[in-house]
Amino acid sequence: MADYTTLLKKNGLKATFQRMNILDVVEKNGHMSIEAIYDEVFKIHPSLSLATIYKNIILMVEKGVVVEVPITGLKSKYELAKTDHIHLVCTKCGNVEDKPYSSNADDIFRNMTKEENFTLSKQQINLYGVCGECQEAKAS
Amino acid sequence: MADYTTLLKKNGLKATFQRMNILDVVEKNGHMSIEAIYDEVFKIHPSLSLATIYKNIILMVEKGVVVEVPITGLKSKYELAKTDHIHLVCTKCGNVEDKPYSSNADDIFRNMTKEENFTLSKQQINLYGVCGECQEAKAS
DNA sequence: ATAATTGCAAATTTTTTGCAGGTTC
DNA sequence: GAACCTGCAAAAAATTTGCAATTAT
Repeated sequence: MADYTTLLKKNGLKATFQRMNILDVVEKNGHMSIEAIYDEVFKIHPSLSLATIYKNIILMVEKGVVVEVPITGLKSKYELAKTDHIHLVCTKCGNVEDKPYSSNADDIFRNMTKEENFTLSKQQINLYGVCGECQEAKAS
Repeated sequence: MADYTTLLKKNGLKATFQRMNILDVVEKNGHMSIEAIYDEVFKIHPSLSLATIYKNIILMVEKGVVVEVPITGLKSKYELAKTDHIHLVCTKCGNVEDKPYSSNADDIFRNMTKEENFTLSKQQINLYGVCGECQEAKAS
């Protein structure tokens, strides 16, 4: 388990049991909706309320500890903040997989926005399709 | 005004006054939230209900006439379906601008997903930052 | 004529809020 | 001990649904 205490304090947030659990669950599961976080955290800490999840996710997104990943046709998912990367979103099972960001593509977007006089701060790339597992499932 | 009658019929939908108005407003304004569509259509056709906007947007997204554009921190916006392109999202004013898709970037993503055995169907690229206009506004 | 669509109102779901009691630093 | 957080329950906002009347083909 990563050092969430430091991470939270560095961002001006108190290191509560609730926040630690949220971060832990999100880190372990990758990309989670609010509901999914609640269901998962509930197993460990049944008294943790849904309102607390909402409050904390909103707060931690503001502070940049957590990132919202909005996805076509689904509720937004949340992940721990890390360097930009690409999301492969399976339209069958809804799973989201991370892929490292090609520096090549990065250059293209930086140049494009520079020409536009647009101050680029964050890139979000979602590629939608059917993942390998779902293709096999269909074939069988 | 484009030929929405044909567009709708081609997709198995009746060409109602309501749908024509929704499409017209979305085409003219570019990227709109459900609420924004409602407010705009209301001016022309005050009896058109919010429920009808919901039903039709959902239906037209299913049929591929309209596309959902989910955006971090905002409600989803909707646009007419067209070839893939990039969205420059201004985090100050919330405006979304379209940029043509670089075939160069397209190649990178196609190759990446091919290696993954991922059947790519749709690409969604949002670049977040501050647009030229908002930078000038801040400077003054 | 038929099947699809609309608008309304009600139901449901999702998200936000206020505040008393508890916790972290 | 001060400021911050939590959990509850209630409120507000967003979305969906059922159905009778209307409209497109």
